[in-house]
Amino acid sequence: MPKLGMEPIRRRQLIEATYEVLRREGFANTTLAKIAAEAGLATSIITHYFSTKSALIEATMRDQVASLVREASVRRAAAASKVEEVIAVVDANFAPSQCSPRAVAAWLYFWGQVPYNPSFARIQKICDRRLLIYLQRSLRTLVPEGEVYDVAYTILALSYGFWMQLAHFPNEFDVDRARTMALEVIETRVQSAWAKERRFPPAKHAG
Amino acid sequence: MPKLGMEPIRRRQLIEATYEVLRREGFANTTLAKIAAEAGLATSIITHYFSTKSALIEATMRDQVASLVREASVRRAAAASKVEEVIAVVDANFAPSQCSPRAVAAWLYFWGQVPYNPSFARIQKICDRRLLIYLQRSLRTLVPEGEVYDVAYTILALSYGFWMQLAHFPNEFDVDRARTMALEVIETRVQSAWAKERRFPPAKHAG
Amino acid sequence: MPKLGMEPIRRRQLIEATYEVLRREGFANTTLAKIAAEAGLATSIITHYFSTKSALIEATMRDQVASLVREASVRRAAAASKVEEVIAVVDANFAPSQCSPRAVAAWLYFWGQVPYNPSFARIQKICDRRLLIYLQRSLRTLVPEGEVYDVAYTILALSYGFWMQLAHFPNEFDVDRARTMALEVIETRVQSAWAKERRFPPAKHAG
Amino acid sequence: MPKLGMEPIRRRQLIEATYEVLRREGFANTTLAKIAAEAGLATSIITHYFSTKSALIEATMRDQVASLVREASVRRAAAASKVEEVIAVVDANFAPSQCSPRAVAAWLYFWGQVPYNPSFARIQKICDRRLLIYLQRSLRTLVPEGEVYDVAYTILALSYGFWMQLAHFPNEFDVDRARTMALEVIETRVQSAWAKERRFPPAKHAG
DNA sequence: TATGAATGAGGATTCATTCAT
DNA sequence: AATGAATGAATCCTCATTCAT
Repeated sequence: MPKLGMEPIRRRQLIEATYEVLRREGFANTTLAKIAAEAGLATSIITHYFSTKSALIEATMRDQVASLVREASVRRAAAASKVEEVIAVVDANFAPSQCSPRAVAAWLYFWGQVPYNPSFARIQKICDRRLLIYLQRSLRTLVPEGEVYDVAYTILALSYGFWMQLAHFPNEFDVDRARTMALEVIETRVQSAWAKERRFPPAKHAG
Repeated sequence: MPKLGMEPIRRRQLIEATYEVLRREGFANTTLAKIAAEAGLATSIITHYFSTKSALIEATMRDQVASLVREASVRRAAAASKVEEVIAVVDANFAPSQCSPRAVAAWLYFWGQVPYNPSFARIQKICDRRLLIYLQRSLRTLVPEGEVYDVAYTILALSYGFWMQLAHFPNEFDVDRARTMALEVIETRVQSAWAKERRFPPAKHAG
Repeated sequence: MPKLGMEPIRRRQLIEATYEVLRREGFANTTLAKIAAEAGLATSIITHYFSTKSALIEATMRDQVASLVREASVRRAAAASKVEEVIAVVDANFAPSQCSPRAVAAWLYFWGQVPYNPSFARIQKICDRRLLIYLQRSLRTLVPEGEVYDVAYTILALSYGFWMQLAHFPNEFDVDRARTMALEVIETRVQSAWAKERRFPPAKHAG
Repeated sequence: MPKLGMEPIRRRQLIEATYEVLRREGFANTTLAKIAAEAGLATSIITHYFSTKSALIEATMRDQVASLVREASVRRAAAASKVEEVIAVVDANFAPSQCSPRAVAAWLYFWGQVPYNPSFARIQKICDRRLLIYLQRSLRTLVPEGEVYDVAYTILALSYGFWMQLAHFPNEFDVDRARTMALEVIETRVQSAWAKERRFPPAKHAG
C-alpha cells in the first residue's frame, strides 16, 4: 500500500511556499519553479495537487483572507466591552498574521487583482461583509441605529487605509499610534452620536 | 527629413495607451505589443521613446500620482474655508481623474508594487507627504497643534480606505455617502479636539 | 493473498480502454492517465502489465489487425462459392469489428505509424500477405494463373481504398454500395480474364 | 526602412521544414524546435508567422492536398483521350510530389487526423470531390450515365488503396505495375459497361 | 496485486528587446 | 522618425515512468 494522506500536507506546504516567494520576488516574478524550489519539491507536484498556477495562488489568497476573518472573530470573542469589540476588529488588521511581510505581499497582490478576478472579488466581498457585520453588531448599542452602518463602514475603511500605510512603509509605520488614532475616531464618533441624539431625539425609534 | 517634436506627442500617446491596456487586460496581461497596438504604433517605438517596458510603466505611474496631487492642490485653492480645504483633499481622491477605470487600474498596480520598487516607494512617499502637508496646513487652526498630524494622517488613511472600496466594488460604492462619512469624521474630530482642549488646556504649547 | 489470474483480465481491460480513448481523444491526446481512468484503474497498473505505453498501444494494434484476419478467415470459411470467398474478404473490411468508431481510430493510427515503426510494418505486412493468400486461393480457378496475383492485389487495394472513405466520412459512406462496386470489379475482371484467355490462350500454363 | 516582404518567404521555408521533420521524426516527434532548427531559424519565428503549431501543420497539409489536385489537373489537361484523362488522375496519385517520403509522411498524418479535425475533413472532402468531378467528366462518354459516378468512385478508391500500399512498403511497391492494374480495371469496366448496355438498353436515358 | 506519491524531461507559447534599414 | 524582422530566455504545463508500500 502506498504512502497515504500526503495531499493536505503538500497543499499547506505549497501555500506556505507561495506566500514566501510572493514576498521575496513580487508577484511578477513568482513562478511555479521558484515556489516548488522553496518547498523543496518538484515543479510538477504543483500541477499534481493544484492543477494550475492560478488555483494555487487562489488557494493562498483564500487562506490569507480567511485568516483575517478568523483573527477578527477570535479577538472579538475575547473583548470585554462593546468598544473593545470594535477595536478588536481594527486590531485584527494589524495582527502579525496580517502584517508580516508575507501577509502584506499576499494582500497587495490580492487587492490588485480584485477587479480582474471575479473569484477574488467574491472573496473580498465576503470578507468585507463579515467584518462589517461584526462591527455593526458591536455598534448597535453604541450609536443610534441610523448611524450604525455608516460608522461601521467608516471604521472598516479607516482600518484598510491604515493597513495600506503599513504595507507601503513598514519601517516607518507605528501600529500603536494608528491604533490610538482609530480609537480616537471611534470614541469621538460614539460620543458625538449620542450628543446629537440627545439634542435631536428621533420622533420615534423607527429602524 | 525627420518630423520634429514628435517626442512629447508620442510619449503622451504611449502613456495613454498604457493606462488603457492596464485597465482592459490587468497588469499581468499588459504587454508592449498590446500597448503599441492600442496606440496604433509599432512595438519598437516604445523602446525608441522609453528604452524599456518598466520605464514606460513608471512614467505612467508618475503621471497618475501627479494628477492626484494636482487635483488636491487645485481643489484646495478653490476652497472657501479651512474645513472645505480639508474636504478638498478628500474629494481629490474621488475626482474622476482618480476614479475612472483606467485610474483605478493604475493605482492598484502601483500600490501593489510599492514594496518591490524603490522608485515607486519614493513616489508614493512624496505623494503622501504632499497631501499630509496640505491637510496639516488647513488643520492647524482647527485642532490643537498636538493633534494636527494625527488628524491629518487619519483623514488621509480614511480617504485611501474609501478609495479602495470604490476600486474593488465600483458599482456599489456611493461616493457621496463616503464623502459624508468622511466629513462626519472631520467635524467630530474638530469639535472633540476643541472640547478636550477646553477641558485639559496644555501647560505650554510644546511642538 | 494476491488475486490470481488477473493478468489476462487486466490486459484485455486496458486494451479496450485504449481503443476507447484513442477513438474519443485522437492519438495525439491519448495519455496513460486517460486510459487508466477509462478502465477505472490507477495509471501505474499500465506499467505493471505492459511496461511501457508503446507496448500497450502495440498490443492494441495487434489485437485490431488480428481481428481483421480472423474476420476474413471466418467469413471465407462460410462462403458457398469461389466468388463468394473473394467477396468475403472484401466484406471482412466492412465488418462491424473493422468499422466501429474505435476500430477506425485504431486503424488510422496504425496505418499512420507503419513507416515509422518496424514492428507495425511487420504486422501490416503479415496482414496483407494473409489476405492476399486468401484471395489468391479463391481466384486460382476464376482467373488465369498469370493474373491471380494482380487481381488479388487489386481487390485488396480496392477494399482498403473504400475502407478509407468510410473512415473519413462515416456518415456519408454507403457500405452496401461500396460492396456492389467491388463486386462489379471482381465480376468484370473475372469475365474479362476468361474472355481474354479464350482469345489468347497461353501456349503453356507456365506458373 | 526595415527589410520587407519576408513573410511569404518564411512561410514557405517553414512549410518545407515541416514536411522534412514530419518525414524524419514522425508526427509524434515533430516539435517546433526541430522544425525551426531544420529551417535554420529561431523557434519563435514560427509563432511570429503562424501563431500556433497547428496552424503551421494545417498550412502544410493544405499545401500537400493542393499539390495533388494541381497534379491531377495539369496531367489531365495534357491527356490525349478520355481514357488517358482518367489514367491521368490515377497517375497524379503516384507523381513524385505525392510519393516522396515527405509527401507520404504528410498524407499519412493528414488522413489519420481527418476524423478529429473538422478543418482537415473539409479539405479532404474538397479534394475527393474535385478528383471525382475530373473522373466523372472524363467517364461520361465512356460508360453509361447511370454508372459514371460508381466507376469514378471505384477508381478513386482504387488509387487511394494503391497509394496506401506504396506508403506502407515503398521499397516493394511497383508503381508501374499498380498503374497497369488500375488501367486493367478501367478498361474492363468500360468494356463491360458497354457490353451490358448493349444487352440491356435502358428504356429511356433517364438520369 | 495494486496504487498513491513523486519526478524530470520536454514542449508550445509568450514577450521584451535588439537590429538593420 | 519609424518599423518589420528576428531572437532567446523564460514560463506553465503535460506526461510517461519510477518507487515505496
